[in-house]
This record gives sequence, structure tokens and C-alpha cells, in this order.
Amino acid sequence: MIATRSPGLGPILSRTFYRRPATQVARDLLGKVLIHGATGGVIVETEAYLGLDDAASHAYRGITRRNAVMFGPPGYAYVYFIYGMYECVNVVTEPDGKAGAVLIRALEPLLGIELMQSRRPTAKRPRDLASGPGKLTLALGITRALNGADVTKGALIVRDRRGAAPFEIEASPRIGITKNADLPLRFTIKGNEFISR
DNA sequence: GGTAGGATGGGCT
DNA sequence: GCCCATCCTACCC
Repeated sequence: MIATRSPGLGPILSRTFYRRPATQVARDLLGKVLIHGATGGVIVETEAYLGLDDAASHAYRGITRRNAVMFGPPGYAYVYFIYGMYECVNVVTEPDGKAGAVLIRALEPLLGIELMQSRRPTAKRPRDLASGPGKLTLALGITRALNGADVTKGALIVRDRRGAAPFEIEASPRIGITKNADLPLRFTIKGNEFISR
């Protein structure tokens, strides 16, 4: 089902949008468009990661060199390296000084699809291009060089969308974690075929 | 349709 | 030295 596809990009999301609780931002990012350079897609799956109270969060044990961006001002990218091979992208939420971020887990490809395919030669079908946090960073060319980048301006941005069909939000447990794994902090566009599972 | 196992290296105890 | 906010291939229904 392609419930979200239709043209009409709106304005870039403001810093105020991100200066809110991670759980709220995670829900509200669904249906928005993540863009890097000539490539981009509709956000169809997110996860909220909280701060010092969330054992699954990189921020749980306090500030370190890796996670420092999560403790800074909202509206910046937190990109980290995982499993020796992949990178994942978050947007930082909450006011400056309070840790929180939203992991972008899946996109419905929208812009620069041919370029994404060339970056993801193992993808057999469009739904495999960006249906996972490591896949979408490859498809969009997002690397750790973008850690700390301002997502309210520049090459990596999130834009609103006009004229998209309405959708339902489904909440479920976060994927791939073992600690604090019961909370329903994963959000998906219900029925969308581009989610990670 | 489904899943088990391996790849691969930074981060932190 | 162990733990990962993962993905792909091979193999089995």
C-alpha cells in the first residue's frame, strides 16, 4: 500500500518542532520528508530514545564523546556507527541540556530513487531500498561526517508535506534492544509497506 | 513464506 | 573482552 506518496513538499521543520519530548517528536515525524542532497523519502517508522532514565538509550550512562550531540540543542543530527558496518541517523529532541533523540528507521523512497538504487545494489525491490535504519543511511548517503549537522538548514533537512493522505499511527516496542524493551516507543504508519518489518 | 548464523569494528566495563 | 538502536545469504519449508 502506498498511502503516503504524492508530491508537494512543504517548509523545513523549525527548531521549535524538535524542542519537545522525544516521544511526541517521534510521532509527529511520521509523514515528513527526510532529504539528503538529491535523495529523500517519507518517514514511515521512528523510535524515541530518552535520556538518563532509558536503559536502551545511548544517553543512559551520561555524556560521552559519542553521544554528546544527544545532550545538546534540538534539531541536530546524531549519527552513530553500529555492528562494525552500518550507520544510523537520529534527530536530537528536547531542550538544550536534556538528552533525547528520534531514530529514523524507515523511509518510503520519494526523491532521487535511481541514485538510491545505485547505492543499494542488493535491494531487489523498491521496498528494500530504505526499510531499515542501516539501509536508509546507505540509500541517502548519510555517514558519521554528518554527526552534529543542523537539520533545519543545509544538505540534511526534514521538510513538511502538503496534500498527503491521512494515516493512522501504530505504537509498538522498539526493535533490536534488550534493555527497557517493553515500552511502546516505536511508531509506524499503519499498513505502510516500507516499514522495516 | 520463514529463520539461523556470520560479517565487522567502535565503545565502554 | 563483551556488547551492540543491523543486514545479507543460505537454507528450509
